[in-house]
Amino acid sequence: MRLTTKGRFAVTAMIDLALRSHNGPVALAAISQRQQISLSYLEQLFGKLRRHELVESTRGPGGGYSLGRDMGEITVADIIVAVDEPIDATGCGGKESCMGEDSGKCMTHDLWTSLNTKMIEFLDSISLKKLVDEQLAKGISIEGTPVKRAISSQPVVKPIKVTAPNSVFALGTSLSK
Amino acid sequence: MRLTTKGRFAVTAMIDLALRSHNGPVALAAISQRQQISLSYLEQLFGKLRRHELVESTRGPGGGYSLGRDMGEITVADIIVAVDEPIDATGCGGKESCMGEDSGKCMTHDLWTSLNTKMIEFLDSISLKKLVDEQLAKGISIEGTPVKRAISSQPVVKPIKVTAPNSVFALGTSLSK
DNA sequence: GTAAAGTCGAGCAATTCACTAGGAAACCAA
DNA sequence: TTGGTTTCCTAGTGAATTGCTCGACTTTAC
Repeated sequence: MRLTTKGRFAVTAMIDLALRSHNGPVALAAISQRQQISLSYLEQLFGKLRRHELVESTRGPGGGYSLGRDMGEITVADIIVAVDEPIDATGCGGKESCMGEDSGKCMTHDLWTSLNTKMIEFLDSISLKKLVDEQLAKGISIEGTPVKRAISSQPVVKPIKVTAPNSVFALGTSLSK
Repeated sequence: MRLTTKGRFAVTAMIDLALRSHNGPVALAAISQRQQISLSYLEQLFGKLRRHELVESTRGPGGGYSLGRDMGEITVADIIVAVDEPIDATGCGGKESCMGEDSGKCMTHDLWTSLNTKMIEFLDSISLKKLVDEQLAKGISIEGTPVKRAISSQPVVKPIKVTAPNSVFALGTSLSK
């Protein structure tokens, strides 16, 4: 369980998706514009989210992504685990080089699995619905039907390029204490 | 607030330090051997820990590091924040490009500061003493006075080189779910 | 057919990770 | 004084990760 900007981007995008998934799929290009995340990066993240069945895709015009299940059933832990690709749960895997030495034992093994478990339990206790409700409570109005049936003559505003190293958000360097 | 292997190494080392800080400073070389973390890397981490006043250093023979304050007053959050160097708490800093646009507002700002706060509150609720007590409860015996007055004829066992990419611990790829 | 969307893969600059290397500086003991 | 032990500091390195660009492809609505 790592906690990096990657997971935060994913959670951010999922909230954006959940906020406007009430009528039809949401295109990544729209999320890209609103959240200032590059389209291709979103594609990669949503590829993983889709393979973990957190979202479903609809191709073709008017398509996009919709939630794979009820937003109350999707947790922050689900999203972070999905994009972080733990690759393999082994690591020290209970044997060799862990608890290999006599008296020392693998102190950190137990320690981190327990702390890890606590972290996951915590993030697993926060559902997407909870986060969305928080946003709505803060007065974020999703002005009128966002996905219009007619994809009218919007001039396709290109995502604003940001020169800052880490996107516009306080991710990666967020909150000192 | 990031959560990577770096912070885990630091917490691991701090626990090791706390476990044997009852009589005199603990040398990094000893921690390096016990926890299989490279000495120079430990030096860098403890440089940051010292600058954050979580540890105090004693130079010269018989020297080493000791806790900067009572282990009940040091939390996991303290340690992780110390080594992760948030550089600057600004980020989107409340202005420009955040909540710059009209209706959109910086959704993620509020979101991540609140989730961040929760994370920190959680990690701040776990003291070093708590982790140490957990280890002691698990029957880890710190066999006899580790820092002998006479630095006798111990053959200076070099830290075992590990070929695995990420040290022996399940860090970085730990626990899938 | 055309255009809107997702899908896939290669690649790339920048950063971070964990570490190596080499030296200072402080401190203690002989 | 002369070492030896330790912390301190800087620089660099290979590997991985981040966040992104670009290009080609498939699916689907109109």
